[in-house]
Amino acid sequence: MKKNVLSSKQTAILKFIKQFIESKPYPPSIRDIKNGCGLSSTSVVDYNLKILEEKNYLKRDTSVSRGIYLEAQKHVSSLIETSDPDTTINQIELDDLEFENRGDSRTITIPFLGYIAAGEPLSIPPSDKWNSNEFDSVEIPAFLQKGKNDLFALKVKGDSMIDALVTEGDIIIMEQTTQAQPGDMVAAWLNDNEEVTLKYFQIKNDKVILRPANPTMSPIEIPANKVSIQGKIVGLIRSLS
Amino acid sequence: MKKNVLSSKQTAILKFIKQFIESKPYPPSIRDIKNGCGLSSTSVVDYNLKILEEKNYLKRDTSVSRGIYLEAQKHVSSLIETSDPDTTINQIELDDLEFENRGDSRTITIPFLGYIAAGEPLSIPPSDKWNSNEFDSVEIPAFLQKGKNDLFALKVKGDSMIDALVTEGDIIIMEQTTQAQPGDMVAAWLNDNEEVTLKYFQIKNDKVILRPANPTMSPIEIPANKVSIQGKIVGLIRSLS
DNA sequence: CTAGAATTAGAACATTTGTACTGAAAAGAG
DNA sequence: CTCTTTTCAGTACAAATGTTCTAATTCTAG
Repeated sequence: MKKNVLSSKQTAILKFIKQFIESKPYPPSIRDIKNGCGLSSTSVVDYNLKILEEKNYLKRDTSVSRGIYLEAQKHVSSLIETSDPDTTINQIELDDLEFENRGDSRTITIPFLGYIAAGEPLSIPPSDKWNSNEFDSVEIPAFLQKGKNDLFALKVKGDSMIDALVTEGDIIIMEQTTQAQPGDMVAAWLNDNEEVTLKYFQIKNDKVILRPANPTMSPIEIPANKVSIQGKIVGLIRSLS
Repeated sequence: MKKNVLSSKQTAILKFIKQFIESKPYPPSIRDIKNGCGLSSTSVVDYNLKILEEKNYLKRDTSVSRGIYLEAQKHVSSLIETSDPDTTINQIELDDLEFENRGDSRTITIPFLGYIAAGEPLSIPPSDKWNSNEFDSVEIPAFLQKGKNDLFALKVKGDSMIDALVTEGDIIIMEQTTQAQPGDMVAAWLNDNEEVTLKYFQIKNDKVILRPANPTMSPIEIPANKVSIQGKIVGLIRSLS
């Protein structure tokens, strides 16, 4: 039986990683963590990193040096069940920050945070940094907002999401959230396939059903702990020509 | 004497680094850059990185793998924009520069003229009446316009255009025209089937080829006199949730 | 206490990654 | 053209970094 609580060493590692990433433009190496946390061996770091990865506190790109990063999302299963307070250490604090409505109420400006592609995990910076001018921004019609907060935009790379009626170059508008209601279209990370997919979200018993927008294609059914919700899709803008 | 302009290779490297950092949670390695920019040797990357560092386009932490980061994002993009226009940058699209319109981003208002459905012909009022109060209007991001005139919006009814990656409720932005260039996505009226369809337009001999946006579906080939072009699709807005 | 599990320590090893060196090719300058 | 400077290609090597292994140690349920 696996413990559901993190050891003090593991929380220390998580905190160190978070702090490191915030203060430097690259992630820490194993030995950075070893020294930063006063650990005795790289193998201890590796050992604990594997546990943290298993519990979805962070992800690692294998065969990429410094390929370590924090998941900005919570586990679906921990949301459906009662969420464990110990599992909130690396959660990103979400200020309820509103975007400025410059005069015209029919338009809002949201940050453009990067790209979404099949094989690559989404790495969404903490929302309290969205207003810094590191990021580009996109103007979108206000009717897409519908009272949502923490909206951001991503550009789609590749045709892997074509069964969601989404194609190369589309700009998708997402709401950052780890919770989804049945019927929402979500961006979901599939642990096994290691990919992001856009599907309609439903729950059946303790399983998650992901249904493509294209009704001619079949839904997939996955155990809740194999999926993590990255956000809700609230809209899409496509520029042809 | 050192040139004050960046070579095409150097702008490509800069652009790649920017894109890489935006899409991944760690900076690129020398070899990532080499492959991403189609360069032949790590030494070429190193050579150019040194120049870029010298000119203050980026910084490097020595003795740290992937210890590379851009000095100032704004600086970079503005210089890429003004660098040699005849230098083509391979492998990397510069089109995400279109998002760097912060400060002076705009929207435009276009008339909402009604619905588009498979079985019904489009009845578009003459454009000099669009500004009258009979019509609703929609605010759209200015970057969808791209110099087009006579834009209007229609709402999609039914799922008949799903092979164009368009579904019920989508708002499509069209330019009124009866002419189309090969490669345009058009709204075409098919005389025989008596329906409107959205397809990519091409010409082969005296026949018209209409190609679905979904690459897994087959194009159709029709004599030119059986088709009439109703307009070009310049964009699409989808509101989920 | 005791057996099994979890954790740690240390080291060796494998891979990734940065850097240096050579000579060749290309580009300019006169 | 010749000479110089810049840029490139290929390779080799060294440093940084990730991974694995074994045995010791600590922890924990019973």
